[in-house]
Amino acid sequence: MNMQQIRYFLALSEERNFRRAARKCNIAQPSLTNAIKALEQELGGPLFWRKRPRIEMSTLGDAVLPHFTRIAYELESMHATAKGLAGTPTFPAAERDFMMTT
Amino acid sequence: MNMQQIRYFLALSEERNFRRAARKCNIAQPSLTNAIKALEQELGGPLFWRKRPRIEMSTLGDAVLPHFTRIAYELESMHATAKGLAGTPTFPAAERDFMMTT
DNA sequence: CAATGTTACGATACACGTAATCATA
DNA sequence: TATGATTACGTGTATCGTAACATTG
Repeated sequence: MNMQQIRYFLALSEERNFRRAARKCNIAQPSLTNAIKALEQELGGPLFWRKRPRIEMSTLGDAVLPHFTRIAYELESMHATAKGLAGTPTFPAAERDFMMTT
Repeated sequence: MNMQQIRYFLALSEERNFRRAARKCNIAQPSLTNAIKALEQELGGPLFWRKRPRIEMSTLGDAVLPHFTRIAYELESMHATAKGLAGTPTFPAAERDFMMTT
């Protein structure tokens, strides 16, 4: 599983439409189909039911949604943290503590 | 970024040794080096300081560790959830709600 | 020199796009 | 028949392992 798949899943759960979700993620429609299919295979069941005109979440999809949401949040805040530290000299923790106590 | 990289990072932060961490992850040592290097590139700085005899966390490494820990936890509990639903007929949520209220 | 980390490099697998096909409202 | 999802397939990139090299205690 990769992080992109999580972004794709969340986009699809918001849009309920492969076309729009794919555009939102800046990928082609078939790529989204494949990514979601791989995710479903990994989790052992369908995440969405392909219905017209809108796609519906499956029970499994509903179950994993909050987990993916939290993971996405962690990733975002982590990147923000990393960005905040960019450029600063990141000494090893031990040395940093040493410097602070001196 | 992929989930493997997170597992690798956590293993390395526990072992503080590429050799042991790689064995723990069932990959070769050079693969771990490459994976960590890619992660460091993505986050914009070193996560570890390569010292003998033990590796030390950098400030950035310390900063992202709790995020990765929480992500790993989410993944684990999500897989447990998915496993619990495996085999059960996962109707679309709408239909399931319909069935429940009838 | 023994132990540990990094480069180099080739093979396999994966992600993505384009084009063609299928399904349904 | 128009819209939207899937399948087929080619291509570039990434991941991984083996082997050779570098470093340091």
